[in-house]
Amino acid sequence: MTNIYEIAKKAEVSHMTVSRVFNNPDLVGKKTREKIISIANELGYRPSQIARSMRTKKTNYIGLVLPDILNPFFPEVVRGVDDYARRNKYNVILVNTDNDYEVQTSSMEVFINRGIDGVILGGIAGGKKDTELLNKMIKKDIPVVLIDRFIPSVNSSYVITDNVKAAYEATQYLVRLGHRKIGIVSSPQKIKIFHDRLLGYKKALEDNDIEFREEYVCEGEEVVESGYETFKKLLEKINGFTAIFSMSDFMSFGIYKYCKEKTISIPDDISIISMDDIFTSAHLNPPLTTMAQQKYEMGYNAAKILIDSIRKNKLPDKQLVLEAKLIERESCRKIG
Amino acid sequence: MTNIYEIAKKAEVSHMTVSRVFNNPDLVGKKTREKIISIANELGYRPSQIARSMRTKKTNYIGLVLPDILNPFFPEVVRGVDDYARRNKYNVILVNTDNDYEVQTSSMEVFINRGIDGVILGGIAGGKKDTELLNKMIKKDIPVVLIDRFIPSVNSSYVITDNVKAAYEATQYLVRLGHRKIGIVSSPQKIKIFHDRLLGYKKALEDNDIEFREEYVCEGEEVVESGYETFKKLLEKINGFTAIFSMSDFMSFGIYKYCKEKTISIPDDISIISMDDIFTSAHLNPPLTTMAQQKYEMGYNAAKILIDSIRKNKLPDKQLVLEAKLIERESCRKIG
DNA sequence: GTGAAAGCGCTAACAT
DNA sequence: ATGTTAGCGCTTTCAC
Repeated sequence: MTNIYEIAKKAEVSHMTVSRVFNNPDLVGKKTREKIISIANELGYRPSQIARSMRTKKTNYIGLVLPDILNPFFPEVVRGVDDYARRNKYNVILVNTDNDYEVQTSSMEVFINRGIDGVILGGIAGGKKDTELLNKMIKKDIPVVLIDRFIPSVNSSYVITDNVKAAYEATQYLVRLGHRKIGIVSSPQKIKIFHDRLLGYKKALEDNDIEFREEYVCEGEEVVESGYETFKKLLEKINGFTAIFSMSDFMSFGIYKYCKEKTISIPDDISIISMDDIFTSAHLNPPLTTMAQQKYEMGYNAAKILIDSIRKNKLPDKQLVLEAKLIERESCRKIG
Repeated sequence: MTNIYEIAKKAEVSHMTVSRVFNNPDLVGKKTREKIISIANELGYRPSQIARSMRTKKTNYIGLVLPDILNPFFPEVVRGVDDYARRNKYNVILVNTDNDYEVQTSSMEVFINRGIDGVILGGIAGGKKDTELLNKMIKKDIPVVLIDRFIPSVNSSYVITDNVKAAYEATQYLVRLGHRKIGIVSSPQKIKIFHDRLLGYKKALEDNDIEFREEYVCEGEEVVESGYETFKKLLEKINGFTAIFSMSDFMSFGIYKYCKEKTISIPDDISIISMDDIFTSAHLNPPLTTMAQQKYEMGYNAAKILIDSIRKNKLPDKQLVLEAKLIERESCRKIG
């Protein structure tokens, strides 16, 4: 590997002049500069980012920790993060935790050892350990931006969707279509954003003088199989729902599966609305009506906030709330 | 940031003894070792991976370059790569090229500057520029393992599916169901693996004494919209296909969309088989019959081959061919 | 506009 | 079992 000394020798200047050509070209005379550039090209010189990091304490790496890359929600987020990062000369270190808390924690350790400049953290659940981890990162002055989820008790930066509003609008939509008996296939309520979705649902019922009933809510995990099971349980408990608000498209896939098995027709027998608008929701039969989250923007803006804060050398504090948008397809029908 | 000198001072040993504790603990006396570890913990010491890389010329980073992270084929690959890498103390730098050749090339430059240990490269198309890029990497002694696709003229390491065989089996399956007029919705034939799929199809026809007809093949890009368009073109050209072999599930989604619009019933009017078995193919209506590729294994093994070769300090040369497996669902029916 | 010296934190190589 | 020396390739600082 050729280095600045080798070039310096050939160009008969000091290595510092070579260094300047690549960092502050204006400080070097035109002639010298051109000579050095020409020699550098000739020798195929490439500055060592490692040596640079060693001195500057900046690596131009950011970490991206995701709970489940198989959920089509996240690839779009990845795309947004990667696009912004690459255009700004940062690279993304991806870690998929598969919802394993151990992996999440140890990744942070690794990131610190690697001198990473900042972290985008998705899928934080909000338990005691999560809170501790987040506080620890803040205390160590490592910039963290949360995406998709956040922890109310920790004053961190995040990019999320307005979940209360999205759930409110989804429920309003169903009510407008004449539905009053609306079941909920819920993701874990201990996670704040899913709790917010329940809040939005409740508020919509209230505004329409419909009584909220605890037994209309059934809770599961945010995976396809659990959508199936949770929906099944809900139907076994209560009869005669005309509509369901599912908290994520991923779970709705399970609902569709169950309906197919039991020849329950969507939307003739039951209307379904959910949230996310992940890829292929449009390709279900019938195409799924859902509150689309701005996934690409979520990733893109998280990267922007993070990198801006790194450049300013201070912890990020921006909290961005994106709007969800109703995508009306064919899984809901008017009744009554 | 505390370093080995600080610890050495406190422990009244040389910095080398501290270094040894973290690299060759056996070479250090038990008592000294324990003392050093205790002080290190107390001070919250973490070895700087950057300084380490500076000396050893190893970063423990591998690059993963993918053409389209939105295609659900790739998240599974990512998961495989990430799992193997993490367990072996490597981290993955992800780049999504969106099929932009410029991004692919410049990523390699960045990787080289960053002193990355090796690269897993997906979605290489096989054109002149791709060939040059690959040869350049090999010449620079940077280990590269290709996944999903390969270039026959370059003697590189890769992990792919046996595409000839998979297409052969898919076609055989259709023939066994009584189909003889089988159309092809093809991905770009200039890419070797898709050409191989055509070869498999042809071979199956030949073995069953069915004449191959050029006009039964229609070519598009590997995205949903193109699946729609290509299928449409194919039907406009030729009438009366009883079955279609689609070269990827992604394109099949487009076929389903077209069929829905034109109320063509799958499998009553036409049978569809394809390749990949991406997530949600099982959730289409009817569930898609397809040749499942071993996506996780592809990623996992590519990472294994790459990291093995890095550790042995030689370029990877292993070429692994995985089998596809028929997943019989409901998009094909028996006729005649 | 250019250069000399020092040092980032670590490990390889060679001592003892 | 432990220590000494040198140096990885770069940038910061200060000097001219």
